[in-house]
Amino acid sequence: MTGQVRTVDGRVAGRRGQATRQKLLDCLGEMLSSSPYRDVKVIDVARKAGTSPATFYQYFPDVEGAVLEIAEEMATEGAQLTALVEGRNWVGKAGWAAAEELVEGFLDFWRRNDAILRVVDLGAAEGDKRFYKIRMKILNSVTNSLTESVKELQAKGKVDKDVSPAAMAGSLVAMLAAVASHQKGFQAWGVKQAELKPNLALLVHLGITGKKPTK
Amino acid sequence: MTGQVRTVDGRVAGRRGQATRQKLLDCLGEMLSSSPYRDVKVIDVARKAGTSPATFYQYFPDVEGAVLEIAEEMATEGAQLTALVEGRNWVGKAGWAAAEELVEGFLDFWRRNDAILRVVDLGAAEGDKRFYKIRMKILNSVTNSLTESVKELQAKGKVDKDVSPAAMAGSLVAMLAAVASHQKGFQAWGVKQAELKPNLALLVHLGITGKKPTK
DNA sequence: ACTTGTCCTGTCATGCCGTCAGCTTACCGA
DNA sequence: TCGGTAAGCTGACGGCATGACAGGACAAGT
Repeated sequence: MTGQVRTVDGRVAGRRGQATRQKLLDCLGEMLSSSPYRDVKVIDVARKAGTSPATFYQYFPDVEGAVLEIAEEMATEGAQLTALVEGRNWVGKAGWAAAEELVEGFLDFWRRNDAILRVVDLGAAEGDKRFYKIRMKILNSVTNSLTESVKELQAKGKVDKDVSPAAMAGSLVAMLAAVASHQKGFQAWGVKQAELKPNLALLVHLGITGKKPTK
Repeated sequence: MTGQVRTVDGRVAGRRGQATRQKLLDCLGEMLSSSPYRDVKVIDVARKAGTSPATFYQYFPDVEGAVLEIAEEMATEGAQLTALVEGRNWVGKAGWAAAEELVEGFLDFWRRNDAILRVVDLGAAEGDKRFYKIRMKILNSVTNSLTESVKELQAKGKVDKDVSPAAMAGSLVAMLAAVASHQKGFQAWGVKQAELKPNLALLVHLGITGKKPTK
């Protein structure tokens, strides 16, 4: 798909090179989960990977470039999130189940990738198009599916005409992403996971169908 | 309240010192809105303020320390957001107006302070308690007020018993904050501000009262 | 063993960080 | 008016990360 992996100076990377490259990415990923992005230094990543800073610069232009790589990989994996919405029935009990599973799956994905997602979020918020694109790639799949769902319900007259499907879907997805990235915050606050999820599901259901769920 | 302003080495700052200090804070604030947090260097801030790096370190332990200062100030100002919720009536047309004004005020505050809020968000997400506390301070005022509103409605039997007021309020506020910090993103996406706000207001209304608004 | 192309590292110039000693400036009491 | 004292500022320095390069190590094929 991506063709050959290349070094910064244009050579094609062989088996050994790719292994080193991957190791650097892995170590960077670990470092991001244990220390603030701002404080991640090339020299630390290199040391952790048992190599030298110069090697790092052979494969990546800078730390940001490497982060983008990791993020891209995650985004590809994250496209599966569509499955949480596509082909779902939002009426009756099935609707409530759909909402619950969407929340569950989304929070889980976020928890698994929180370190990278944080950095992506910051980059996107700061206006960096590359990060923004990646964020889109992840959220788009879910948002587009949700948008479609709302449109369908609207066509059937089950949702008010003055609801903008895209804005509604986008807001709900943004909410899920926000809550997901502050999960620990909610906990420390006294809101338990167990209460949080049903509430999010309720909001999702209300937003999409405009009605209270039948459980 | 905070007593005297002190330099890092313990001296009390006089009029001139405080002016310099403030100038450094102002310049830092500007730089944060024009370039990524990661790239803000002490030397640039100092140059911009017409002083030397050493002076910066006289007033702040590091860049983060100075950012915390700015954020603290903003948080104090942000406590006014409570006014958007407190003493509001969530029934009938008044309820819709309350939701609209909450959304409006919230987005506006976020837009005015987006550069700092981005950094605060990142710090909080990375687990830094000092940033987390500041974020709380801003969101808490709104969240607590909203929580109370939900509790009241619940007491009157107008909201389902199985809704957790805190979780609901927290989720809604998180949504508002998330959408606010990606306002530009929504725009670039094809969702206009004009559609976004009513939808957010609708979600807020639905979440708090459990019912569609009467406009 | 020799060649070829990949892979890694020692080294170096550059630039920012964070600290200190010491100079300048403002204020105040005699 | 004149020191004295504390506040305010900066030049300079060791230390470290960055990013570039050239050359050595290594694997694979001949």
